[in-house]
Amino acid sequence: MITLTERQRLILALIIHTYVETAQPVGSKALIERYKLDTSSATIRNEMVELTEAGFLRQPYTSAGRVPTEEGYRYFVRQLMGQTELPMNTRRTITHQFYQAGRDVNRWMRLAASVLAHQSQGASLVTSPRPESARFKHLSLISTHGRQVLMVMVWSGGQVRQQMLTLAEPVSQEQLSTAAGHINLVCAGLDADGIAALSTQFDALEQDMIKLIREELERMKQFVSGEVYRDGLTNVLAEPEFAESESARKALRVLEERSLLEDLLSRTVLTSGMDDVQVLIGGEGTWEDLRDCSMVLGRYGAPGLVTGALGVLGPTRMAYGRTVSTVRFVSGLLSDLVIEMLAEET
Amino acid sequence: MITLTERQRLILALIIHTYVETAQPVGSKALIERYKLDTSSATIRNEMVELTEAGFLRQPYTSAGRVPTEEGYRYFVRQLMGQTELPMNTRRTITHQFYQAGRDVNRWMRLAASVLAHQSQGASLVTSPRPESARFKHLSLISTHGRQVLMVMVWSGGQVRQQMLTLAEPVSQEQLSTAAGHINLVCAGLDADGIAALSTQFDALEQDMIKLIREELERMKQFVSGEVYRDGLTNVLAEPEFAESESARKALRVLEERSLLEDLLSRTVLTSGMDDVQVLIGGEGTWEDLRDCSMVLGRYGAPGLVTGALGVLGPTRMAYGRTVSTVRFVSGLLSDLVIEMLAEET
DNA sequence: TTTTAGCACTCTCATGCCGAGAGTGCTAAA
DNA sequence: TTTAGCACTCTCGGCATGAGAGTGCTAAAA
Repeated sequence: MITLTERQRLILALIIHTYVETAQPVGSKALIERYKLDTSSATIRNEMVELTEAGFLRQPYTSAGRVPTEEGYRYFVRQLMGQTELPMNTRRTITHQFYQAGRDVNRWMRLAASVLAHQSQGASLVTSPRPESARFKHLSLISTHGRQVLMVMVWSGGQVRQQMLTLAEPVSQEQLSTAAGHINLVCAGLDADGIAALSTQFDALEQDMIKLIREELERMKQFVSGEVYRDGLTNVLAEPEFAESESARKALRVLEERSLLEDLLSRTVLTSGMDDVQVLIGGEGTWEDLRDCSMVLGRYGAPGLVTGALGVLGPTRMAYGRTVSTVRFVSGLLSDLVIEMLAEET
Repeated sequence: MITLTERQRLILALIIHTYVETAQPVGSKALIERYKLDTSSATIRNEMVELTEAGFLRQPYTSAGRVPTEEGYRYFVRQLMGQTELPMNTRRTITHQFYQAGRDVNRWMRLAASVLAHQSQGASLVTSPRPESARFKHLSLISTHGRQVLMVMVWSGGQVRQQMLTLAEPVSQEQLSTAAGHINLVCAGLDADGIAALSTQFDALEQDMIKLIREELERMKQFVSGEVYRDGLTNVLAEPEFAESESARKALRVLEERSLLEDLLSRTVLTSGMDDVQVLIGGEGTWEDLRDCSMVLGRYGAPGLVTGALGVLGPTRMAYGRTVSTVRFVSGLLSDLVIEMLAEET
């Protein structure tokens, strides 16, 4: 790792700051004028040469201004950016909105996506909380018509899943309620293995339910099980680097196509801790479609119980400080809400 | 209304057909070559002049080929297009997919959005079915912790809504079940007014529930109450007319922003019958942001019970025949599914 | 040794010009 | 009514040109 002088670090930071705002290559003269530096442009130029040799800057063409490279952004994010926080009143407003949404997980997700998109001026995504070790909580069986039964399952993470099923023969609501009561009594708080261990205790009717419950459990184990909430997709179209839609299209497709998204999230977010926010710059050599994009990804939830992922997609030329602090703040907030909800339900 | 000769109608149709494929202004010579017409280019030119005067064609600039105007597309859609159907095997494949999705309304919506986007190569949207006259069906009350209660409501359209509430004082699961049982007995099959008329029959605890049930009813009355499912947003970015992202951005924002969408749907879809598909060309003078776009909108569901809307957004230069038949087919399919589901539940 | 002033050089971008090509409208003949 | 012929118009790509911004280098100053 090349070590930079203090002044070089400052210049790199200023160039990135300027470039993020203007989207134009930054020249030496423009830089001293903009920040009232008391060195000459020639000095800046000399430093720029070194930063270019170090791989942090590049020139779009000979004798144009400098543009940060991906490596430059990485250095910035790791070493220069520092920890910022959203302004107090912004934080308060957001928090307020969440608490006003009540206990509607659905609405939390939408709100989170909206806040992320709005604050970061990028495209956002939020996955609904997924139980890491789903435990069964409650079952309701509602007879609808003849052999049709509506099954409503409640899981420890607060998820409610419903399913229709057709029984072999008609069963009264009475019988259904008894069966549900029995299952609730025996299975409450158990996970997949626990339920499997008990399978002998049930009669034929109940076995049907148990089978469905276990199927549902399987389904919830997959990563992007629930919905993926998105917002602000059109924000990235506003960025000048996406003016010719081809690269924008590639990037947005990643968010749109489930399989791509799943790959992305499972390879990055899942391997990280709860409190650190990951910054993927320019696809990190792995995702060709994200060449001109960066993503800021985070995780939220209660570790070991329920977790979800959230993140922002924007151009490489992104206000990383603001975006990282937004993602961190929202993920913290969602974690608090989810944990609070879990605590109430224990 | 100007009446066109048969040959003029043919030429208009061919020009539209060609332009939809190539996205290039269509010249007289190119036209006879492409379709092996046995008239000379001069004749075609004469007809083109008339079509231009009638307002159905225009020239991007003097002595370029012709391009259909919005009026031209409208004439085409109304008078020339005719009714086409999707090929049999496509229909079968789609139907099969839907029936394989079981009774999961959520999955239907996602699938519908995906099919629409894929078949029409445009951006699609589908709103979940909304009860036109919501009738209460079933209530489950599940005690979670102390005064926290999870309320699960089932409505006549098959919608399941859950909500957390905090009671003034702790209540046992026993009591909750009794209350739910009572409410279920009395309110089953009633709509908002019916429930309101009964309000004296309930005790204090039950009153709380009733209040929430009625609030939920209110919420469901709003148009886009549930989720809006989208797909294929990146498809429209692939069209050449949206190469410079500004107009694409405007168009996609309409789909992204709830309020705009709501306006659009309530002004058009709601006023139409169940089986006809509406075609909005170039914003119809009302939606400035949709200047270069067309939308094909439809409605599905059981009239008077539950209905939803669905549609496709694409460039004005869109394959209307294919898109209209896709929208019509999917809306019919969803209607069948929804009606089937309702029948089972009666 | 570091910084700065000066200067020649390079490259983009906007502009204007030019010719090829596609397509038209018009006229007169079939 | 249709068609052949022809002059005309307009776009588009290529090319040259000049202004402007910014660089790298060198030599002097601090």
